[in-house]
Amino acid sequence: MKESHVSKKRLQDELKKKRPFDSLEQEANLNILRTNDQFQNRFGRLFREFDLTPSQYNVLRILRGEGKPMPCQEIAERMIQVVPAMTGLLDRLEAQGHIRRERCTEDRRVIYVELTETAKDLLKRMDAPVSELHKKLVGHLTQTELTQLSRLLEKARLSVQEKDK
Amino acid sequence: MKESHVSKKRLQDELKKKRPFDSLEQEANLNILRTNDQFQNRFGRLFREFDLTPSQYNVLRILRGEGKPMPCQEIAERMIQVVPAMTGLLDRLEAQGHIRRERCTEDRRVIYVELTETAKDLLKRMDAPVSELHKKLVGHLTQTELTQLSRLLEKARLSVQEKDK
DNA sequence: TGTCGATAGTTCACATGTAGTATATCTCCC
DNA sequence: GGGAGATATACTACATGTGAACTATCGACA
Repeated sequence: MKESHVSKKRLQDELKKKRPFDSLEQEANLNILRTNDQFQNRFGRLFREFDLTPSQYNVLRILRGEGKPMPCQEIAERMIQVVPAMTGLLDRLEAQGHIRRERCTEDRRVIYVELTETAKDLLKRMDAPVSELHKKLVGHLTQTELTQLSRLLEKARLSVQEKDK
Repeated sequence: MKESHVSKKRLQDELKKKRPFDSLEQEANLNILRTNDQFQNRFGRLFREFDLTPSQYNVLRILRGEGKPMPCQEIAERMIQVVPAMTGLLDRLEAQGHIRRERCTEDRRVIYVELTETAKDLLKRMDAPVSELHKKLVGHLTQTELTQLSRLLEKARLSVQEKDK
């Protein structure tokens, strides 16, 4: 980007409203946090209309993406979350009839989780509203900006890549 | 299950995984979510070393930034969170001796929250490690990239700006 | 002055995320 | 084949978010 000092100026103007940040790094991190909070807030409300929590939707979405039964651990890894939390989460999804659990025959420690037809239908009904909300939240950014944003976030995540989870 | 259909679907999903998802908008949103999850995970561990949860640290940080007592509601607003959650949060901070609550004399509905000296000392001790982690997480991005990232996230948040909270 | 709507906090019920620990199984090595 | 350590889940305790409903107080208006 050639006009780096231009955006820097605009940035400082915005910052004046409160106290300046300690560093650009802190500012970026807080921006990520705040943006995420606001966006997840919105998605949470949408999911609730379908009687799902954000985590529950996330599990169903992952299972559909995989297209076949998955062990708990693998789901937990994709959610960047601790395994113990999966138990209660899956308990409720099972009680709601959205998933089935089946113990693996080769390795009896493993339990496979599978989507039910009910869940697939529900996901299909949610696709349009979810996609709409995605566009509503960041649709005012240009294609170039969206690509830049994703690229910057991907680069940011490199710092935690080879660490222990 | 019809194996041929299933594997074809999986293939398409795998292709999508490496490239844009359903849309650039969705990709950007998921990048925000994933980056935030990983980063907050790290900060959470750091805070825990000082016997604070992320939310607790956030409250203390906001109070220090303001520099004077604040009503619960205002703290909650800055945290983009629902007021009811503040009660228990403040209860624990008070029990730990980090804050004091005082009822406002003019408007007896309002309760002001104030930092104790203990909390100020704690925050001071945490400043260096926190700043270090900020740099560790996004320090590999250039100054220009950090500025770009913040600017893009600020622009992204415009979509929820004039909405109801 | 007295009631009504608005506002600040609280309380409650429930789902979640985290750490720590327990249990069942598997794998490997003797 | 039997036991040690590794692995996959489950269970428990606690802090947190969320919505709904409640209490105390304030402000305005009849």
